[in-house]
Amino acid sequence: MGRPPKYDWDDKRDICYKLWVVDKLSTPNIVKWFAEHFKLPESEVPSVSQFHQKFRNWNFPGRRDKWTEEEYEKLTARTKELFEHYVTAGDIQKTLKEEGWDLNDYDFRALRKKNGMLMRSMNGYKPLPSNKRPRTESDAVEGPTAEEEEQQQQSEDQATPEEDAQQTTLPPEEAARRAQRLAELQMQSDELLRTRKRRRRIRGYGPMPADDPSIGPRYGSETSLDECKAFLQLSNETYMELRDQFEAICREEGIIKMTLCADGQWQAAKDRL
DNA sequence: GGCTGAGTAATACGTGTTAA
DNA sequence: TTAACACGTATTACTCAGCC
Repeated sequence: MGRPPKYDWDDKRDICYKLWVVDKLSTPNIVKWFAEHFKLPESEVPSVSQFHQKFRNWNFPGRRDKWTEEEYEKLTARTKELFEHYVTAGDIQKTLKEEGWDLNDYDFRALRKKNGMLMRSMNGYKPLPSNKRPRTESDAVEGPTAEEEEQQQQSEDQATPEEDAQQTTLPPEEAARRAQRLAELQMQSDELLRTRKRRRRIRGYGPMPADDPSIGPRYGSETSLDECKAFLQLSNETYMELRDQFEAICREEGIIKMTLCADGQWQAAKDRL
């Protein structure tokens, strides 16, 4: 026999169900709601964790139980399928929504991160294994350069056993279909570069490899950070110092961002460096 | 057994960087 | 200039040890 309950929960189940499950209020907001509704100070209302405990006792669904394990596997498989067909992230998300998955931005991002379906990563752009990389016509004629061969070797070294297994078990017609799709993407990409309608790629992006490093930017404003540092003869350390200095100047001048500056204010800040 | 508060994990949102 | 992307941080959800 423990101490008697401090709160009378018996007639609160339905209203809690409505607030938590139907209205999807957060627990702090439910505490607030109870305080306002019963005209009590919040200190007189059960704590946030007490509400959580009650919800669990009442078998209310948790906010994290969005899908069953089986559903999640299905969703993952479908996302992988689209990703492997080089569908862009936005189109994958759109397709999944159209197929009825209740997928918000966070869910989508977490799913892709968990399953290694990101176009970019902290360690830079993941180079594509050469056998997945689209080849241009000139590649086909000239063959790989020494640098490309080295990249190819590195890429092969980095391929996971799962990737290798998947690659070798892909049905020939599926492999051909993907190769064709990649070739189309590469042709479009080459054409856009040739007509200066797209920037050069300084790193691989998704299935597309980086462009030839000897290609310069289209416009001055497209110079990469590394190129700027080299031009200004800045080491990473001096570059970071310079950034800190400029941040301090901007703070002093009350500058939030370049586009919100008064006429000449941005230039004046730069001149102080 | 009921309750609290601390700690951890999951989620949401804002921001900087880069490519289109 | 805009959109896509990844990351950092704040907020929220949840668990659990320990006290009453």
